[in-house]
Amino acid sequence: MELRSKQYAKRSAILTCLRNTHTHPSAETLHQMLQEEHPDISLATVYRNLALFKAQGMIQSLGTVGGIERFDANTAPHVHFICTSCHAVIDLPRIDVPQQLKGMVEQQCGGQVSECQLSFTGVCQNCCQNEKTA
Amino acid sequence: MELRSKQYAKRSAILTCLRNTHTHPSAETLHQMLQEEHPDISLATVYRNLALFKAQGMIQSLGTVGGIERFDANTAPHVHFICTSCHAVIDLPRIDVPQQLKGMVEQQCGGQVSECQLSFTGVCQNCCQNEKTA
DNA sequence: AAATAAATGCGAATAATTCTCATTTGCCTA
DNA sequence: TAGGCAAATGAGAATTATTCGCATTTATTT
Repeated sequence: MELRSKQYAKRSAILTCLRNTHTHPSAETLHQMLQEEHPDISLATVYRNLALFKAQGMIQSLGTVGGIERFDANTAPHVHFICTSCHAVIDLPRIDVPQQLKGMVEQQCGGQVSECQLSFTGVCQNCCQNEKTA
Repeated sequence: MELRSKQYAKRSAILTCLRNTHTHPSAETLHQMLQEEHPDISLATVYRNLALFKAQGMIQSLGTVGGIERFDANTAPHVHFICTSCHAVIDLPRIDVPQQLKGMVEQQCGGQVSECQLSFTGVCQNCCQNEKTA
């Protein structure tokens, strides 16, 4: 996939936008983020291209948070913190994902392991403070 | 919540059914599993009670697999393997969840951590074999 | 410039989940 | 034991994130 071609102008704008954020947006949020510079990109195109990127391993899905799928352009293994209150997703780059367990898992379940996700859920700093104030 | 009361006959049937399986069913699957012995429990009631159990910490949600939420009556920390092909969810009881990282995460993100999920995705043994045959 | 193929926009379709509200059920008290 | 009360349920409508169909646009190639 040659994203530099003019044919893929919108496609590459979507990927670039996802790469330039650390908020792990949903398709709809990403669409809103693109509005200013690319108001002519439709929501369906965002969905379609995210599905494409995911299928090609260019991005990863974090699964759903509050019923909405979230995406991450960083495909390197890393840990996430998910706030159950405001649904923010935060990277925890200093904590390692236990990759070495992969082999052990394959032995135990007899299948082929491709990915490993480690995530913590709780209430983020902002929401903790807001709770106190309220 | 006193589930032994006659008032909670259906509620407790739902919880018992979830406790008696290791398949991490969805609401709909659970509803189907209940059909034989409790054909008078509606799907809405299954959804309602699962939400209730979850809010009370009696069960946990594994998030969505293939766009459908899956539930687990085992609230003790344990690891899951998720098959991307058949959407089976398998327990990996012999692998530890890195609980001790909780404190480190709270330090790093400044919030309050309540849960920690570790899951592996890939293709399970059955689906691996079927791929070869096909 | 025409032909071809891919990408997109729009709006309809899909489907998991939630909601509404009338009804039922069990519990408690007079 | 009857009646009132609160909780739980059933049925189907409503909601909403996501996908799909198809006509149109766009880019590339010959």
